[in-house]
Amino acid sequence: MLFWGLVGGVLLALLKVVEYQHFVRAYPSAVYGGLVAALFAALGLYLGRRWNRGRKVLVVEPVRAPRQEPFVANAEVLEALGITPREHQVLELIAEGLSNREIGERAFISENTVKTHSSRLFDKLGVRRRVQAVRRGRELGLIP
Amino acid sequence: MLFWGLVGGVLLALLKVVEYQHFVRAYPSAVYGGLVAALFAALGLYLGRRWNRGRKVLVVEPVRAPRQEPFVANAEVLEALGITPREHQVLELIAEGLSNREIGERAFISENTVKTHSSRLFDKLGVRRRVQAVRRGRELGLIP
DNA sequence: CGCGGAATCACCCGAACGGGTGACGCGCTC
DNA sequence: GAGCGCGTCACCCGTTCGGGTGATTCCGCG
Repeated sequence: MLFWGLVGGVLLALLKVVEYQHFVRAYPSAVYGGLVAALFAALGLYLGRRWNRGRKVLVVEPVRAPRQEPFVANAEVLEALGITPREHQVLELIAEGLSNREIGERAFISENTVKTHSSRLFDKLGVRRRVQAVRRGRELGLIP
Repeated sequence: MLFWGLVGGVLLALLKVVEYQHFVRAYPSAVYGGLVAALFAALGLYLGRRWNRGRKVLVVEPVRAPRQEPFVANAEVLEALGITPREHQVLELIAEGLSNREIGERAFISENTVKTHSSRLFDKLGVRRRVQAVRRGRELGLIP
């Protein structure tokens, strides 16, 4: 909501600029046009990327999760979702029931970093809570 | 978000109108500016989407493991630990990845009550966090 | 060389969670 | 009737989580 408010604000500001252009006609409108164009292009690019993220859809072939001992994570899904090794590790540790702090100690990184990883992980898994992440990870064969 | 987007849109439209009435006739360059901006925004959006399309596009249809027979909780363990029906139900809902609030809505009880149940549940399971509870409940055959 | 992705960390804020206490009603049992 | 287990709810308090922003380092790729 704040974001969209800002978007509105930016648009307004842009329009003001355009409007201003009329009074400062000394300069060629091309300059302003270019500026506006660049800004909008950047905005569009940014939004485009954002929108497409987490939108991935996966055709899952029956990846029967093998019940045997040597568990191996499903590399295809891992790659399809763009989950990095570190994120995967964090997922494993979350599944162990550890807190972020404990995960940090286990992986020799700060709690803040763990939070960053888990945040991105949740994003990629399309979940909002750790229990859901564990559940999803299991469904996708990312963790035993 | 939709709301604020609309707000932005309305403001934008308003300004456009005002601008049009006052200046556009005399200074048509604004029209061009807007056009250019829109065009570039569209271009940016297009590029942004395309940029991400290279990676596999797919959706996840979770691999439903063949759940043969309806799951039945291990009654012995349930009784041995003194877990009441309500607590068991809360455990199931926790395992679904629901928040306490959502569990309350689902079970028609207040969030506070859910907290009481989960607290006692954790106590009986000997855990301190919900992910651990899910894990333990699984090991003990209390949930699928 | 520059650029992007990965990994690292910090800070802020609000929401969710966990733990503890106290309380009330209901049904069962001694 | 008193005691007990169960379920219900409230309040407080401190911690943990989730989300967002911003910044830095390193590495590989063109």
